[in-house]
Amino acid sequence: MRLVFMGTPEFAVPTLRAVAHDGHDILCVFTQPDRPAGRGHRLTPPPVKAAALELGLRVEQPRRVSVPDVVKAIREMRPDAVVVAAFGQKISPELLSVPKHGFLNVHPSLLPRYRGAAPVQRCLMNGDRVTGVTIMYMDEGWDTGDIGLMREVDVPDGANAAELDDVLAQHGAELMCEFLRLLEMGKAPRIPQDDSKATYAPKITDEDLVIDFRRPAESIRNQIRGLSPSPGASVSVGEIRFKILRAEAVPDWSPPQAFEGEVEPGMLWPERRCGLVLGCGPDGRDGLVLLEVQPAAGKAMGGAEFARGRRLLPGQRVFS
RNA sequence: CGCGGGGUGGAGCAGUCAGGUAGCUCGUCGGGCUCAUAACCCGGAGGUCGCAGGUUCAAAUCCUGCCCCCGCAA
Repeated sequence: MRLVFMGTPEFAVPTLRAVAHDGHDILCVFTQPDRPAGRGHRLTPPPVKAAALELGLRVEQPRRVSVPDVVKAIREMRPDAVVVAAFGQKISPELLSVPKHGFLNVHPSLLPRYRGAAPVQRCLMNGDRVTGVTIMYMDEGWDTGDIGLMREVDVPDGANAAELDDVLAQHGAELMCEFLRLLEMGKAPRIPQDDSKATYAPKITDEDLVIDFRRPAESIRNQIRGLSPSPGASVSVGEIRFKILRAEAVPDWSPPQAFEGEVEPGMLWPERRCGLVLGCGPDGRDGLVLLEVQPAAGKAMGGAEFARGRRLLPGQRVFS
């Protein structure tokens, strides 16, 4: 098929590669402009641009695709469909009507659940065991279009947001290719979403990064892995701020009996056996072992190493 | 020229301001204790202090230049 591709981050790359590999004619790849990013604010191209250039495809980076000039240009390409994966721009109704088969979007959730910007993170933060990817006919709403294909995916045990994003990107790529084949055969399904079952996954804000140590360890663990590795939930102990990258609840944990003083939520306990435990729950006696942390100035390391080097005392308070 | 932190035995850190003996927790190796141990006791090995210059009687420490790593922000 004659296709136009739109996408920006890492999540979109597998779909671009898969569609190209399937022999479709990719007329042009649209992606966000290079932006100042990273340390030193150097101009950085989005991942999709790098992949597209590697595939020898034409790349365009307009600030907005819905302006008349760009719409006209796309119309003249006469695409059968536009494949969209995490593009990050709104598509005007006029542009949506250009391709015969419309705009086809890969969304990393089982729609109508988790419409919005951060479905992968939210699903992990909520502790879901099953998620998936959806191929959707885009309309003017936010992830509200008719569903083409959907695939359930088990959430890998212990996966963080980046890892799950990766897994879903692969499934999304396969599903998009499958859908394009169905489309060519005229057998593509199209089912409206049940809006009454819709849930939303708003983008992550600073408030989402605050850990309430009074919550159960399992719930905090889900929060941490949904936010890991980026932006990451950080806490401070003394002058030191560090991210918690990976943690697991330890059901049979209790604070050392030798400790004199009141046990509260948010206390850190260096443990010989498992490294470093954060006391959570209403009484601070629910154990969350910090498997991997990263101090603000350093590399990621085990909780035990951190505790060793920083000379943590049993029962030291941390703050979110 | 966005803001900031850091590079010290295998790991994580202290020491740098006020230059003068290479320190701590852990690991590792050997020995001991023990029914036993990831516990405890004793002993050992292991470091050009990121690199290159400079100042000095003397530099991990002060000065200059360079390399590498990371957090924020975007």
